[in-house]
Amino acid sequence: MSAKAISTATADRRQAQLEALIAAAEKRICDSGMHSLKARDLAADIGVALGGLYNIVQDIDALLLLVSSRTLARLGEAAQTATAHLPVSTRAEAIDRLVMVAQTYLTFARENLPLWRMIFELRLDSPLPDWAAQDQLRLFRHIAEPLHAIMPELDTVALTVRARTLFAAVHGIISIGLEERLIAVPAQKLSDEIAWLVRSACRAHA
Amino acid sequence: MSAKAISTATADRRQAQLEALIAAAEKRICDSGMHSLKARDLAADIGVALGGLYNIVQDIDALLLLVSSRTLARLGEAAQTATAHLPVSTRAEAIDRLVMVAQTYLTFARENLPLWRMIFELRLDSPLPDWAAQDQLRLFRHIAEPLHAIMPELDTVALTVRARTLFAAVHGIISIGLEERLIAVPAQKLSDEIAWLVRSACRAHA
DNA sequence: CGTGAATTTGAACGACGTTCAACAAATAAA
DNA sequence: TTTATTTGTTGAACGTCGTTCAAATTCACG
Repeated sequence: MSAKAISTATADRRQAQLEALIAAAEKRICDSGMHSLKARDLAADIGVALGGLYNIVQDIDALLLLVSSRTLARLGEAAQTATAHLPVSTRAEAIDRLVMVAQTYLTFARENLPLWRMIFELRLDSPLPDWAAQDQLRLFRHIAEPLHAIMPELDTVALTVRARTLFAAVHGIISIGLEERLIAVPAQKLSDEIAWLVRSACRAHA
Repeated sequence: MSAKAISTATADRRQAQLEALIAAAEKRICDSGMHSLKARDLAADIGVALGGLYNIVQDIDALLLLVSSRTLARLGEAAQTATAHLPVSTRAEAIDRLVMVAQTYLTFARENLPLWRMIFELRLDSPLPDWAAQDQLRLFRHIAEPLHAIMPELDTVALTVRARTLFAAVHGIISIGLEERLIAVPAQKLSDEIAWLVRSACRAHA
């Protein structure tokens, strides 16, 4: 009754518009970075009047959040295909897998630099929606699982914290390593340093 | 000749205006974050017309860079007073000192959260001026010095890279730990995790 | 004082995200 | 088919922003 009935045809068109909008935003972000994304450009890209954007998304922040979410999903897939087949039965194997997860993260960041940066540069006025927070938390499994094999004495909460710590440490190395503000670190060096850190953290007991 | 002669009185007043401007910017950033800094507010704060700001600084980015630089200087002082008196003669002492540097960094970030964030959120159109890059590189000594005692087999360049890695790892943990986007990590837990990581990295040989 | 240079002013500009009254298209009713 | 109603789209207009610059003001000095 009070809820407006929407024809499926309309809903489908809206979905198509939304996907075109996300695609246009991703393209523009890849080309010139998140900060030069303009509402007027996007409207032109998808052939809609300026005001029409706000029939598709609530505002530009909501669009950026969708792009972020999509990037996180792709990152998750990359981690999955790169490491899911690796064994974790022995401690050494688990460590190798963790190193692989980190390397995959580095590669992904390198190959999707502007989109990857966006995830962390995004500053929302309103708090993260639950579905977006879940998107992020799901990814930690790729770390927590091997880590459990490496540090079996940690309880669930300590393991979660430790997984976050390890992720954050690797993320920091990559984040600062890929900035061009100071001297650029050679690709191989960066990869080596990440492997060193992960192995150090794992070797040095819990 | 071509250089315009500036009376010392004028130069002094300019300097005073600049310091007032930086102070006003710092206050506003502390209160409401870097992104809500407005030229009109700052002009009002220091009792100058809107256009007058551009007699004091080139543009808002230049002001933010000055604030950043000042924050880095305060961070350097904090590291200095917290760790300079600590011994580094034995390996264990050097490690303790490195842990203390990291804890100092955490404390500083906590107590200066908006200013500290600014340093890394700042995205300049033009490349970093040399003096600003030097500001940052100077701080790495606080890490490289103890690290040299811990990993004496590393040559100068490897030591520089390793110091960067260690800084970036700790920075990542703090950066993500202090974000409120996901669940906030308790203060003590964060401190413990940082100490764990630094000790792990140091213990696990070079 | 008077006069030329240095300094400050604030209205104006262009770009931005967002809104909303007017318009058009689609659908339902007659 | 014609008319009425609901639904979807439009783009001019608004408020805010950083920045500019011609004009007004203040200052230095004979």
